[in-house]
Amino acid sequence: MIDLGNDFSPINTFECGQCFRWNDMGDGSYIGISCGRVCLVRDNILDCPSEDDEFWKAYFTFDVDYENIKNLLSKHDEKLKKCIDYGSGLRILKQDVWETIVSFIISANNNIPRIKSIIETLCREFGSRIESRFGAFYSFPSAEKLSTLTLSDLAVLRVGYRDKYIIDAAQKVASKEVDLSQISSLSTDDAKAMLMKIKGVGSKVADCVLLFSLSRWEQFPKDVWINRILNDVYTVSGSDVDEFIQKNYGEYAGFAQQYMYYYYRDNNTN
DNA sequence: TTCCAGGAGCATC
DNA sequence: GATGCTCATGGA
Repeated sequence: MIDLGNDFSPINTFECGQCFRWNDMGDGSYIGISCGRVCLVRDNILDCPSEDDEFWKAYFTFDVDYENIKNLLSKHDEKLKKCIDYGSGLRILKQDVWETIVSFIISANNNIPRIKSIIETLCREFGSRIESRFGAFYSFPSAEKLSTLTLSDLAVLRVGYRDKYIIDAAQKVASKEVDLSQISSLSTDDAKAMLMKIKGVGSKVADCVLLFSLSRWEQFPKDVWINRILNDVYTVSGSDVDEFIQKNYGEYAGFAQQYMYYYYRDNNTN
């Protein structure tokens, strides 16, 4: 059992589009799985086997001073303050790198319900069965496992043209051409370049991996929503965008991005 | 039927 | 480096 504290919101954390394997049990509590570990989050209490305490504390980024970040970001930006108030209690998770790579390859030109559905099928078909006191679940399949599969094996996922990207990612990670055991020690630029050696990983997907699994908080993934927000709400576009982000949000741009994305996805940009 | 979804690869300039 | 086209799938 872990107390996640007052500045934590399960719905804002799990429904903001950064993760795909947390499911609402119907009463606002969530069950999730990561790295073969299952836990239940009800209100601010995380229920897990005691030996997993340290794992989940790292996963939920307990060491981050959210109050400070929220104050810094909202100080000079009233529009962003509104987003931060709406998404208060949102935490940017530190997820498994491999799982995040594959999840965001699948996310390309796709919608969140279908992304979740495809990932669940991927785990059920190719992951390992895990028995927990909350029931049976399936782990996310390893790169080694997926590297042995063919395109026809993946047909069951109905993942479309992204099937070949999943295979490419699995083969490059399993062969250590993309060495995930080293990636956290690389500079952000070098890590991004390594991730983009994988087919299906472009700039946006790489930024998501850097932000959601490697705690590179200056990253600001730009998807169709964010581009729309920057254009409609902040009237910046094209080559001005990167300078705007760096100047206004700096080392915490990723948090600003998440608060914006979450708010305007739920409330239109008007 | 057409449009859209947390984009990326590729050709072309 | 920018631009335009195409890529599976399924829900609205």
